[in-house]
Amino acid sequence: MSLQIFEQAPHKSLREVALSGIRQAILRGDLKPGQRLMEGEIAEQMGMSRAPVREALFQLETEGLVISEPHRGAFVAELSIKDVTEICALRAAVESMAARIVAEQASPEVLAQLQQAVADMAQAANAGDLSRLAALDMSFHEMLCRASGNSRLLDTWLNMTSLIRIFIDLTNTLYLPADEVVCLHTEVVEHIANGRAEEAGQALARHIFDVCERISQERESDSSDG
Amino acid sequence: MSLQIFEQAPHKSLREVALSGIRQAILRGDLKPGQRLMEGEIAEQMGMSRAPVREALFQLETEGLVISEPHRGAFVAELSIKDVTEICALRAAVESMAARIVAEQASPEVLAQLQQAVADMAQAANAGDLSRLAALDMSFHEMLCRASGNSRLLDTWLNMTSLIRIFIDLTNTLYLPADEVVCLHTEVVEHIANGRAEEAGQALARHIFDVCERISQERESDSSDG
DNA sequence: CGATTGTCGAATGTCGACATTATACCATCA
DNA sequence: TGATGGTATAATGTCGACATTCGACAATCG
Repeated sequence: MSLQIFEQAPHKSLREVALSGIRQAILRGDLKPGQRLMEGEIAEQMGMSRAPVREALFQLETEGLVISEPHRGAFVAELSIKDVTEICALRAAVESMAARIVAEQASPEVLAQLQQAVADMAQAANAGDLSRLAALDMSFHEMLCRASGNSRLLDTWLNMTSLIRIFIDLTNTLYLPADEVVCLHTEVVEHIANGRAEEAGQALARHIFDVCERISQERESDSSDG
Repeated sequence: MSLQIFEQAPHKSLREVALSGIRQAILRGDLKPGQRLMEGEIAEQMGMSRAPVREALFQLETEGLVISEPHRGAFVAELSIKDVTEICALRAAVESMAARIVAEQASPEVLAQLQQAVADMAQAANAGDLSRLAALDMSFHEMLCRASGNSRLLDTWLNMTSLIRIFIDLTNTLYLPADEVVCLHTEVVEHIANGRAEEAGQALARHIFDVCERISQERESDSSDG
């Protein structure tokens, strides 16, 4: 078995280029929810034909980032409060399962990683660096899903997260009671470390539903303002 | 508000035709795991050009039914035991959440539906009609996910289910202890009826993990035979 | 003046053709 | 004879063009 010596240039196909390009533009907020995505325009801006762009758009539609109507075109998905709530419920289900799995088969290295992540979060919370706290929070949850060893679970989580990432990035105020956030994660890690699978899953689910609640309230106050 | 008088012909696009056609062919077992899917061939058989077929194949790849390699083409996904286990864990997570939601907000109509479904299962079990029992089992779980009112949860469930439907359809022997299967579902419904959300979710998860175990064993004995 | 209808432009849906690349086969050579 | 390299073929990747359909605007009629 030979190690990979010469890293082969991936030679990304134009479809992949369009796919990641459009996806990043949506997640970065460069393309805003509800905005129309015209194949010809995107193709011209990316210096390619319409075919790869079409294929990428359909793939993004399956991922849920794009909504397309027949003969009308594609639009960046607009998530209603109901959508966010639904996705959060799914996220809670998936992450709870991840927590249960990790609690039942936690290796010392993984545990150390999780504890380190929480320690980093505490530091960011003390420093008042809310955007860093948000990033570390995301990283903690992703770490948990990755530690489950279930690659499909991780993929599902990543997909769902990208759907609501727009809201979370835009609402750093979600993390106002920073100490409380740290405390919740500490609790989850302790449950995992002690093999209390059920408690770990439930604590995590409560945390996610709490975040969901805040997002919903944020959205409602936004819509009443605008 | 006018009622719909002239039922509009849906005018399915060729991409949708190819999508559902290929998907059904895979689920029906007409296209077997590992089999190569050549765009030109499919396009010719369906009487269309390659473009809609390509778009459908990419969408099916996102759904997980198809694997495609660059410049090599598309193949019907081959699920390993690990894949089935991972998907079952996800299914358990999603259905547990559905059970919790339904237990917390169960309407009498939904409860009656679920109880009726279990009664039908008991009847099929007594009659020894295993394929009908399998179908009713699927229908029960889908009903539960639908009753959660979370459309994205339902979509996720349907997608994951289609991935492992091949195995379940081909292995009616999964339902050998028919009485036990009926008993498990009865237990779940009782938990839901009494608002015991946690217990309902856990019972359901145990059931799914049990089915997963049987599928894995079936697969292992198959591969050792072949 | 308002509503309906006809028309036009633009974007999507579909197609056939060309370019690129992987695979299988065959010729060549040690 | 076995390994190596080239070539042919067939599939995918990409493109430009045409067909179809939706939306907007203008013209017509009450």
